[in-house]
This record gives sequence, C-alpha cells and structure tokens, in this order.
Amino acid sequence: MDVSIEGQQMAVQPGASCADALGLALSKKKAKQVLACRCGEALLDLTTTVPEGCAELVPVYEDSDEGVHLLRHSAAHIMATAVKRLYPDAKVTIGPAIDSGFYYDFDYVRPFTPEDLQAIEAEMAKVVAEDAPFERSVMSAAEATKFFADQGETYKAEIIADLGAETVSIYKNGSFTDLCRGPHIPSTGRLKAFKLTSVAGAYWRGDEKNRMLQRIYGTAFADEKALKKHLQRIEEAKKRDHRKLGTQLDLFSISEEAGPGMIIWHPKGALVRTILEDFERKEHLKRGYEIVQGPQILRQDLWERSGHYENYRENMYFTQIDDQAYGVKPMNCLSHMLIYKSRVRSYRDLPQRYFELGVVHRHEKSGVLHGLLRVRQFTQDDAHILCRPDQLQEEIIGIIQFVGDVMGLFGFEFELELSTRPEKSIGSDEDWERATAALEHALKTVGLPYDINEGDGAFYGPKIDIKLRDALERSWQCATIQCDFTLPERFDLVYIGDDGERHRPVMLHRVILGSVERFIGALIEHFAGAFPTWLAPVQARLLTVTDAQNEFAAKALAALKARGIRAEADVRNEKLGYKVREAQMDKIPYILVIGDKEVEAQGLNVRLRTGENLGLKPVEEVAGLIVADCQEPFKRGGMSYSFAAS
RNA sequence: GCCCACGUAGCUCAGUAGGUAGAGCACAUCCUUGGUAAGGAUGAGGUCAUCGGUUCAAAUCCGAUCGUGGGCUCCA
Repeated sequence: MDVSIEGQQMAVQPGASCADALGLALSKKKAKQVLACRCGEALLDLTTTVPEGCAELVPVYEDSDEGVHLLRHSAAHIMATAVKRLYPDAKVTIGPAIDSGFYYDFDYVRPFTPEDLQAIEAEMAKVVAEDAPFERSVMSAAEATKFFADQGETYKAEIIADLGAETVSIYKNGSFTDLCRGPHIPSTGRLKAFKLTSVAGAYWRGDEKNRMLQRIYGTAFADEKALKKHLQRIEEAKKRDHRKLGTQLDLFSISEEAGPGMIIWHPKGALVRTILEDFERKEHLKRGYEIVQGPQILRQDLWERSGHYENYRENMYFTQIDDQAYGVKPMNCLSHMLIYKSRVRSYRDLPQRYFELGVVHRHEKSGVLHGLLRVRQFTQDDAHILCRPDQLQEEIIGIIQFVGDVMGLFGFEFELELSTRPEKSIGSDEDWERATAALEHALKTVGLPYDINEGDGAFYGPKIDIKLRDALERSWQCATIQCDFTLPERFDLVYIGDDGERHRPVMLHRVILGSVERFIGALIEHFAGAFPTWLAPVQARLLTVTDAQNEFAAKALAALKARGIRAEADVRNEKLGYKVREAQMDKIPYILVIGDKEVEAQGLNVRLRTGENLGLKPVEEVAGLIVADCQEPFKRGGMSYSFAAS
C-alpha cells in the first residue's frame, strides 16, 4: 500500500511496522529522533503495524511538543519502575504527563522524603541505562484485573473496572508492567534529560474523602540543554513573583500578627490600588453603571433567604449584635437586591446596573492562601445587572467587551471558559438553555475564542470565566459573568411590564478585575513590578549630581507636580550611579538627572527604566512626555483616563 | 482542611559533631560634592516563630501550636 511520509509516497509492505515504514523515507539520523508516529488522530508506537488504509504516517520527533509529551509520559513509567524496585510495597495508581512535566501517584506506608527522591532519580538513570524496550500487549479486562490484583495493585484493578472496556492495553518495560493506553517511546534509553522536582500529597481520584497518595513530580525534555533552559526559566519566573516584588517595591505586606490572608497595603501599593479603583469607578459611570455601597455585615436571616447560609456557610464569618445574628458579607449581591426592591421598577427603568467596589470576607482553607492571589479579605469590582429577558444578550455582550477593553489596556492575554449546567443545580431546563445560549451567543458575537467547561457552572446558573496566568504559569480566575435566576426569585424582584403586569427580571453577577488584590498580584507579575506609567506609584524621580543642583531640583519637582505627575527628588549626598541604581531597582519609569548642564539649560536629562537615555529636555517637555505616556494605553480601548493626585 | 518541606537582624542568607549568634544590603553618624546600576570609615540592630520537653548546656535533638512555601481539594 502507498503511504505518504513527509511528502514522499512510499510503498509499504502489508504487516510492516511503523518504524520500518518510516525507515523507508527518513534518513538514519532523522529516524533516530522519532519516538512514535501519528496516522490521522491516532498516535502509534513505532512497533505497531501500519494500520490498513493509512494514507499518511507522521513521525513524532522527540523535540516536538507531542514528542516531549510522550517522553514525559514514558518518564512517569520509568519513575514507577524505579519506585517499585526500591519500594516494592508501594502501589502504583496513575501517572500522566502534564504541561510542565509528569507525575506519578503512589500509595505507600510512609511519605517519600527528598532523599528518597534522589535515590529514585538515581534508580531511574539505571533503568534508562538498561534501555529496555516498551512492549505493548492487549489483555481481556478480566485477565488484566487478575494480573494486577495478583501483584497487589488494587488501584489498577479499580481503574480497569471503571473503564468498563472489554480489553485493555498494557505496557511492559523491563520488570515493570503498567496499565496504559500508550503510546510510548521505543525504549527506556530514549529518555535523555529528566529531573524529579517535588513530592506532594494528592487525594486518590482528586476526592478529599479518599486516601491521600504520595505524588512525585518530575519533568523531562528531549535533551539536557532544553531541561536546563526550563529550570532557568523557572528561576527567572520566581523573580517576578508578586510576593517577592511586593516586599522589594514596598507595596504590601502580610503580617502573622494581623492574621493570614489579610493584606496590609503600604503607601505605594495603596496608591496603585487607589488609581486602579478610581479608573474603574469612572469607567463604570461612563458605561451606564451606578455606584452603590452596602454594609459589611447583614443580618443572618437575609443570608438564609438568599441561600448563602445553606450553601456557603462554611466560608462565612458570623457575629452577634444585641442578640441578633449577623453574617459578614462574602458577596455583595444582597444589598444590591435590596436597592432594587426599595421601590417599584418599570420595564423602562431596566437595566439597572449597580456597581460596588465591595470588600468581602471569605473563610478560605488555610492551605490555599497565596500572597495576593488567594486571600481572606478582598475587594471585588462587583456589579449586578437586573434586566428584562430581552435585554440579557446585549448586557452580556457589553460585559465581555468591557472585559476585553480592560484586559487589552494591560496587554493581558486571557482564556475564556463557558461553564454549563452542573448535575446539582436549580432552575428549569428552559431557563438554563436560554441563559447558556445567551452567553454562548454573546461570546460568538464578540468573536473571542473560548472553551466549554461542561457541568462546571454555578448551581444557580451558567457562567463565563476569564482566567489569567501568573509568573509560574498557574492560572487564576479574574473576571466572571454569571446568570442567576434564583436570587430574583428568592427576593421576589419584579418590574411592571408594558402590559401592566408584574414580571421577573433576569440578573447577571459580574466582575471585571475580579478581586482588586488578585488582579494587582497578576499585574505585578505581568509587568515584573514595572507598572505602566499611569499606574506607577512614583512616575518620576529627580536625581541631583551634587547638592549644587538642589534648588533647581525643587523648582523642577514643583513644576512636574503642578502637572499632576507623581514625582519625587533624591537629593541625598550620594554618587549619581548609586542613585540611578536605586531608582532603576524601584522600577521608576522616568529617571531625571540634574547636573550643572541641566541647571544651566533649565532642563532635565531623561533616562527610562529600560536604560534608554533620551537626553536633555526642557522641564515642560518632560512633563508633556510623561503625561502623554499615561494616556497611551487607553487609546487601544477607545478609553481615556487621568488620575491626578495633586 | 490534607501531604511534604521550611521559619536565624527590616531584606537576602551563613551557622557543617548540642557549648549562650554571623555576612551582605538597608538604617544611623562622620569623611567624601562624585554625570547614568553600589565611594569609604564607624556604629546600632536578633528572647534564633511561639510554647513545652530531653540535656550540665538547645538556633541546633523531640513534641505541640502559629505562620510560610510547593502540591491536593476548593475558589475572585
């Protein structure tokens, strides 16, 4: 039969293996770099017979994304091989390749220590040196169950039972045999560069009711160079960590004395927040929202009525005032409901868009707290939109555009997810379908790509989530848009329609930044601490060469401040190089040097934090430069904004 | 909440056989007035997270608690 391989038509003998077939077309050198191959969607081992009717065989090279993925999957097997040799009583469970490497979960009587990891890594090197082939075979489910059960591998037996398939494939490399769909690299010797990175606990099947297993993480690459590069990249990313930069730039702190998950904003960080919030308030007003504000604690009865007491109690804080039970708000919706209810609403009044920078408290489990990204008290840029069903579509589109404009302002790339009805949910099928269709249609209208997260919606309605990634590629939810039928029902919200009858409005919960804390954390990492000029707590610092320029420095400083620029002067008795270094490390956008030449010319010597030097310019010109720089990012979204502290 | 690791000066970290603590930066004082990433000298600063135990003696060994980090579960 004729098979196309990298553009060449090859006559392949029936029954030939993929390796044989590829060998016809590829040079020896290239063939050596092939780990597996693909026929259509199917990934195949090189030992597999070329499937009948296969028109094209695509080699999977070790340095391709697919190849590295394969390498990592096989590395997981090799790790399990080593673990079983060193700790025969350990039971194997699952071990997939993941974005950054691979892991394997084991059930063992004691936790693995860092020393164990070293030993396992050394044993893996031996397994690799043995260069044993990965051999695939197929067994009936019953046979396989017995095979694994006989070895005490109860988890594998459980997995086979759950698969419900008649036959399963297994892979053997040397002494170790594992249940696996495959494919795998030809032999263990093909694993050239790997490293075990950490041990962690992980629940069997990700359920906290199950036994906790020992998960060993590792990573693998096509060669040592790529591995080294990866490890270096992680080191670099750690320098962008917002927790580190938060301390270095004196933005915020978290004090053990004050309590975990509570952010203490220092002057510079609080200023960044203030500017961001000021921008948001103005932008919301422009987009037809009204600013509202509710109390921090509300009576418990109200939380019972909303369903929060029943569904969200473990995350809430409660208190008692004059024998009355109160709940500290974990969400802002309740007072917004009450505002709507405070008078009769006409269909002409809708949509009502209530915006609140609301401070919420949530009792998060201690193990999940993470710098600014996961805290117990945070501020949401929250809004609730109450509208007629026929307005739903347009409102959702407006929100998605809002999110797009704001993310574009910061140059954030984000991922969109549409989450549909979960198993445990309330409301009619009709409502769910309509709301999901509205969300999906809106996504299509704005033309942004999105993933569907089947069954991951809130219990009261479907939602769109917007996720950003941190320096270490972990993804964090920021913006979210949620449809809700329950609250309008529970609070009996109505409007009078043009027919004079009472109708139920539809409600949207939405945040744009999500949490101000989390968003600033993401911003710090995104910009590596170098905030865009409009957000930078200090926009310009004047550096004098000697104290002979102090007088002019004061004059120039006043001139910049008069233009609303956040500037300060460094007139300390230090060398210029020292002051430049410090300003540079403080990531100040404009470093303005004043020596005798500048005094004489009544100008400033402009150095950017990139190291670029713009030379000597009149003070007014520099001010104009900085002011224009602040405007720049807003042009993209057709927005405008200015924050002037003075 | 669960698993593992960690907690020494404001920050970054030494402290390797248990014998009452060190460096660099930052800070203070003095000298130095020096053009684009660190000038010099001197000084101050720590109940070694907290509590308890073992020991003649604990930063060091053991336990508990609190906190942090990496994961799991959960979520803005």
